Amino acid sequence: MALEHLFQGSALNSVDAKGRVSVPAFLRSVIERRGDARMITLAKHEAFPCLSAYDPAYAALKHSKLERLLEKEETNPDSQLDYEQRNLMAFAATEEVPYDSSGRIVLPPMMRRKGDIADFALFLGAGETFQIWNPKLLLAEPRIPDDMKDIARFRLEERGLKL
Amino acid sequence: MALEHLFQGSALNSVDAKGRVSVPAFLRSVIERRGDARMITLAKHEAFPCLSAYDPAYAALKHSKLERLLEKEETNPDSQLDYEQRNLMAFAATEEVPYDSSGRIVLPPMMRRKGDIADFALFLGAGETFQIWNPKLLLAEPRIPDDMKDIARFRLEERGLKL
DNA sequence: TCGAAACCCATTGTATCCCGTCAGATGCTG
DNA sequence: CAGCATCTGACGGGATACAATGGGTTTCGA
Repeated sequence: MALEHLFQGSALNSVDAKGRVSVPAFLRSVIERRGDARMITLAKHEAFPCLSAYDPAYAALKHSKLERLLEKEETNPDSQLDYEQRNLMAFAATEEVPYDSSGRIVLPPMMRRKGDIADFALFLGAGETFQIWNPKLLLAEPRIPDDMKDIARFRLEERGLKL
Repeated sequence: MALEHLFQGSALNSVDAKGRVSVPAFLRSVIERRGDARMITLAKHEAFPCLSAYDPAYAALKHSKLERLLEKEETNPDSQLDYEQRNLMAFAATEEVPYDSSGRIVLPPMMRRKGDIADFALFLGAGETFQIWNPKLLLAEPRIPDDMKDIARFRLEERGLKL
């Protein structure tokens, strides 16, 4: 099973005083092609100091994967605990936010903290999902390839920042 | 079989002197999308020291799951007893409470005791169901992932508690 | 008649909606 | 090809609705 439309591209948008950010139009168009909910689920990325974001269609896919995993190993008592933990992380540790007619979400304070997002948010398409970074953290992250950092630097210069 | 709308997100609400708690609006909206009853069923969680909560639609689903489990293992003599026990736990050991127009339930004293809920209730979305915790117990629970505890701590700080 | 529980109302802070502005891109026209 | 009009995306600010919570009052059963 795979999703037909994939997230790609990058953009740097500002976070205003109310914590609002415009989700780039090219990402929104993917969400709306996958389903018709104007919703985004936010979670802390598992590996990087950023946020992972996806649409309801991908969330449902992820959930059904978890369910099937459980049914397969139902007899194992350890797997029951494992399931409970994954389930909590997948649902309690995520937040679903709608975006308005102008395409903006408000970053929930908890997510803003988890992703360490300050006054600029760097959006990066990542196929099935996309990521939201504090650009400074991306530039400081050793596991991110230089080519990727160049893109971030370009987006910053475009805005007249960090020359 | 799966439910379309899933519970997700987290919130910390206060329990007042009368034992009333507001069920977070984002959880209520899921309940009301699944069916139109403004009701919540409460039960002791099977694995954790907290309460498990769900809507009437899920209760029906759970019942049919039990039925199917019984049919599958009908030949096993122990399974009949097993079924009776599970069935009792699923129905006798639960309480159904309505929430009022402002979205509040009164925690039944027995459930309040079972879940050890004091003056704050931490709501955690868990997909098909959600959980209600005494935040202190969650922080003390070794089987809960640290990332989850961070969220609990954030919710507490948000309220100016436990710094 | 008393106590508890359901119901009703009132307050506060916050988040949601709606408006207007501004800039870049596109495209049409002379 | 220059100049102008239009459109869409990003952003700021203010008005409004609603969620969360406290307190009071009526109702009903014990």
